Formats: sequence, structure tokens, C-alpha cells
Amino acid sequence: MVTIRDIAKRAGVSVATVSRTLTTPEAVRPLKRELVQQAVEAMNYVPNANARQLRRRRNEAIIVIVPEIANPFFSGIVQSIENVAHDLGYRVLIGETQGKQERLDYYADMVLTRMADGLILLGSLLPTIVKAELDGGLVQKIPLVLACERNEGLDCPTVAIDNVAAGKLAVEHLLARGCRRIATITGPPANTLSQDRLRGFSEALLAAGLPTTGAGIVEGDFSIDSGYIAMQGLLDAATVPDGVFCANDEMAIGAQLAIRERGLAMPADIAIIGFDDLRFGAFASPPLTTIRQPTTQLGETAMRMMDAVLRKLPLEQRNVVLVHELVERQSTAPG
Amino acid sequence: MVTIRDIAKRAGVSVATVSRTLTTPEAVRPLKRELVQQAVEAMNYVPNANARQLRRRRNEAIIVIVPEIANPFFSGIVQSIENVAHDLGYRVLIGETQGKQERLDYYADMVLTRMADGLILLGSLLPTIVKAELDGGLVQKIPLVLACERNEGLDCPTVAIDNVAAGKLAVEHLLARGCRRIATITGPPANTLSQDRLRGFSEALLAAGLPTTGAGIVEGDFSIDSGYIAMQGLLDAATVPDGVFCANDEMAIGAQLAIRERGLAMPADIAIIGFDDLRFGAFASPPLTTIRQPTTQLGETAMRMMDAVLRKLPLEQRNVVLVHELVERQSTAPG
DNA sequence: GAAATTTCTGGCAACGATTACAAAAATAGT
DNA sequence: ACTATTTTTGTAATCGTTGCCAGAAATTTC
Repeated sequence: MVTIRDIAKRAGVSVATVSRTLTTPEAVRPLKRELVQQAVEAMNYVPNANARQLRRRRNEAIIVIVPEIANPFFSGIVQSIENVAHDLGYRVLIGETQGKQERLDYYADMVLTRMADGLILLGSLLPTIVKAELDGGLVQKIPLVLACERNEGLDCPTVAIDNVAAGKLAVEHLLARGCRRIATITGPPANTLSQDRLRGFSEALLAAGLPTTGAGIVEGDFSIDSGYIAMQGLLDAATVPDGVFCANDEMAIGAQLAIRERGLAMPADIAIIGFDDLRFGAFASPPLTTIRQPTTQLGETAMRMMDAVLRKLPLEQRNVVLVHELVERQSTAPG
Repeated sequence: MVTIRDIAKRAGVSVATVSRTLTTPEAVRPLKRELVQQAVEAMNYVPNANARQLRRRRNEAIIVIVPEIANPFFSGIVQSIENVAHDLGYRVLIGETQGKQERLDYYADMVLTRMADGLILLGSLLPTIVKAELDGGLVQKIPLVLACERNEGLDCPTVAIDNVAAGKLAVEHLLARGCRRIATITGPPANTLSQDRLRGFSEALLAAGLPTTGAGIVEGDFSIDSGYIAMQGLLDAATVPDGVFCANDEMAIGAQLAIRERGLAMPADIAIIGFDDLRFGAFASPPLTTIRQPTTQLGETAMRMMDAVLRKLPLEQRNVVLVHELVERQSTAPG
């Protein structure tokens, strides 16, 4: 391996000068600068990042925690984080938890060991060391940004949409097109996101003077399969719904298959609305009405917040709420 | 930051003993080991990974290059790589190229700077420094494993399926159910994967004594939208196909929408077969027949190969070909 | 042209671990 | 009890950079 010393020797300067040429070229005279650059070129020198980071005590690397990479909603956000990170000079490490605490802690450890500078969480799971903070235990502060999900009592920068309002909007849309027997397929109840969307559902029905409980609420787990199964349950019930709000698009797509298999028409017999605006939703049968989350902005904001946290800059807002949007397609087309 | 020296002082031993307790506990007497462990616990010590890696000249981190994270096919492989990597003690950094050479080179640089030990490529793009090798230029060897795509002339471990055979199998399936006007929607022609699948298409038709050229071959780019647009083109042609082989499931799902919009029935009027077995395919309308690639095995094999390369172990096979599989669903159900 | 500044440069001590090597302690052998 | 052997331990060098500090070189000023 060719080191900075080799370059120094070849260019006939000191290691300090080489280092400066590489990091602050304007601080070294053009003549020597040229010499160094030639040597670097000739010997194919690349500075060792480990040594540099050790010395600088800074990594320019952050970890993004995703429950599941294969979920296009998350990967969209990650994509946007990567773009911004790249511009800001950070590397992005993606960690997948698959819902496992152990996995998450493993990644949190990487920021303790200084392999990475901070953590952006897209899911609802919190690292054990962070949870300890909530319980008032001794604190091992690690730079943290929460995206997508709020978390009561945890004091860290957050960016998300207002899921209660968004859920409410979805159901109001179903009401507006005339649905009266509205059901919902929710996510896991432990998930704050699920809770919020469900609350929006209830609030909308309450405001419309319709019953909000009973067989109309079925639990899924955000997967396609769970949507399919949940919908079968709804279809087997005594009163079949005429409108269903699914807490995400994947479950909605699963639900659509169940409905098609029964030979029912959408939206004529049952209207369906999803959440997230996956690109697959636009090509579903029928194309899926949904609530769009501003994926790009979500990722961008999260990354900029992280940058601010790491550079200890003041944040103008610690809890950003982005606007969601109703995307109307045929699955709820007016009758 | 608490360092190894702090622990040594507190435990009343030397730094060497602390280091050993942490890396090879069996080499230190239980008594002192206990002392050290207590100090570590009490002071919340975590070794600095940069210092360790600098010294060890090894990172236990690899980069996986994906053209697009949002593509469920790739993310499935990544998921499997992550699982195996975890078991083998590696960290995984995911890099998204979005088809940009510059982005890829950026990640390749990270292995030159020793931030990571090696590169697993899922796409077809090659880093510039690797391409230089092909041209016989001076070589900067970096540990490399190719997954999904073969690359003539590049001597590095590879794992993939036989895309020619798989493409052929898909078309033979269409032939078997009676299709005679078979078209295909391909990927970008520069892509070896596309080329292979197209070749399989041609070989199958040739063997069946059917014409293989003309309006029946439309170019897509693996995106849903491109499948939708390509299919519209096919439907507008003089002779409408009665079977279409799409080079991936995303395009097939796009094509299906185009067909539904024309009011044609699948598979009665047109049979459709895709490639990859995305989970969305199973919930398409109608559920999509496809060729399944063994995603899990693909990822696992790639990661194990990388491990072997890094540990300089001999590989029993440098070019692994995995078996693909036809998954029959309604989009090609017999008449 | 000498003195006073200003700009560049080089030497060397960090950064926080690992690991040869040698010394010390424990154990075994007689 | 004393030596020979084996285990443990500690000291110090090392990994490849960066950045402080002091001195050298260039520039400005009078």
C-alpha cells in the first residue's frame, strides 16, 4: 500500500505538505502543489480513510435504519437520503432490521464504535440504548433523527406527515363518494403510524355520525398477504363494506385481489383507498387511489436535519410536518 | 471518549490485557478478565472501530452496488446478502448508482480508501478502475464479485442464472399453451441480461419454426412505465400478439394495465409472462406467470464468494449458475 | 538593502487500537 | 526446593493521517 510518506519522498516534500495539498490546496504554493499532485497521480495514491477518520474524529458516514429494504416506500426515502447525503459529503450505510431489536442494536453499536456518525430511523423500533434514555437511565447520546414516525417523549429531531389528518382525509374521500359502510385494514397496533391512521379513520366516521367500531376494523401487518387475508375476512362478514381504507398500498393491493376473486367490482361494489403511493399502485387493477407521502422531501429533510445535528447547527424546527396529498385514481372513482 | 487506556487504568492491568480480553478472552486469566469486563461495563467502553481497522488492515465491511434500491428484485438479493454478511461478521454498505458511472466510481473509491473491503455488483455497470483492467491498463485490484450478470473477459467470481435458458423456457411455455404470435418487451440493449433473455426468446421461436424478428420485439428499460408504453405499441401494431414475454415483472405489470385498458382479456386474448417473481406479480390482475430467480441463493452465494475472496480461500467454483424456475399463474393459464 | 511582516514548510506528537517481543508468573517435573 | 516449561502479562512499536508549532522563505515596508 502506498502511503502519504511515499508521496512525500517522491515529491521531495514533507508529509505535512502532502496532507495539505490534499485537504487545503490553497494553503500550499502552486509549485509544490503541482509536484505533489504529480506524485499522487503517478503512484496511484489514495489516502487511507481509517487513518484519516481516526485522526479527524469524524466519519462523514451515517446509517439509515429500514424495517425492510424490499418495501418500495422505504427504499424511495432511502434513495432521496442518499442523494442529499452525497451532496453533503456523507456516505450512507443502510441497515435492515426486519423488525428485530437485535439487528437494530447492532447498527446502533456502529455509531458507538465510531464507524458512523449518526442514525436515521425510518421504522418505529428504537435502539436499546436510546430506550434507556426514555426510562431516565444513564444516557449514551447518539445523533438521531426520526423519519416517518413520531415518538412521544423522545427528544430528537423528527420529520413526518400528520398521519391522523391523512387517515381522516382518506376516509372523508370515501364518504364523499357515497360510501357508508366503511372498513379499514390497519397495520400492527404497536406501530404509532398505524395508531394515527386508525385514529384518523375513527375521527372521520365520528364526524359523519357513523359507527366506528365492530367488524369494520381488521388488523394487518403492512404486507400484501396480510391485506389479502384481511379483506377475505371483511368479505365473509355479515355486512360487506362498500369502502375500505387500507393503511398502506401493499395491503390495498392484496385486498384488491381478494375482491376481484369474489367477482366484485371496484369501485362499484367496493371502493378502495391505500396509503403511500407506491408506483405499483398506479398499475393496480383498478389503479389505486391513495395518500401520497412526500418521499423525496421526507428523505431530504431527514438528511439535512442529521447534518445539522452533526455539525451542531441550530435547527429552525425540531419537528417538521410535511404535507400529504390525495391521489385520486379509479379505485374510488365516483359512481 | 473513553479509551482502552482508561479501562486499563481502572482495571489495574495493561492495555494489552484489555485488548486481549476483548478479542481473545481465552488468552487471559479469568481473574483479570473479570476485572477488565467490569471496568468495560462500568465505563461503558466501546472500542474505536477506526483505530482497530487501521491497525488490523481489515474492515469487515463490504459494499453492495445496486442500480436502484427501490426495485424489489434487487432489494430481495440485498436482503439475503445482509443476512449472510451478518452471520459472517461483515457490515454491508449499500450503494445506489441510478445508472450513473460517477456514483459507482464513488463507491469503488471507498474500497480503495479502505473504508470497505470489497464490492458486490448487482448491476451491469463496472467501475472505471475495473474497466481499465479489461483494456489491459494498469490494474488497481479490488475484491469484486458479480451477481446477476455475467461479464465476458472479466476474471472475477460470478453468480447468476442462465438467462438464455430462462428466456427460452418462458417462451416455450407460451408456445406450449398455444400462442403463435409471440412478442417480447426487452430491457436496455446494452444490458447483458437483456441480451441473454432476448437470445432465449429468439432461440425458442427459431426452434418452433416461427419468425423471430420484426414488430414483435419492443425495447423497454425494466420500469413499469416502459412496459406500459411498450405494450401500447404492440397493441397498435398491425398484428396484435397473443403472447408476450416481458424481460421483467415490472414491465409485465405495466403491460397488463395497457391490455386491460383496451378491454382485452388475459390470458384469453393475450398471455403474459414476466421475469423475477416479484411479490407484486402474484397479486397482479391476473396473477402473473413468471420465471423465478433464486434471490436468496443469489445473495447468499455472492456473499460467500466475497468472503472467500477476502480471506483468500480457494473458490470451488468461480462461476456459479443457479437454477431458475417457472412459476405458473393465471396470466398464462391454459385456454 | 535591512527590518518587519506575512506566507509556507517541515518535524513531530497525537488519534486509539493491535501485536511482537521480552519479562514475569504460574505450573510441572524431578 | 529448585529447575524447566508453559502461561500470562506488560512495554513499546506500529498502522497512516492530521495539525500544532516553530523555523524558513517570500514579500512588504521604510
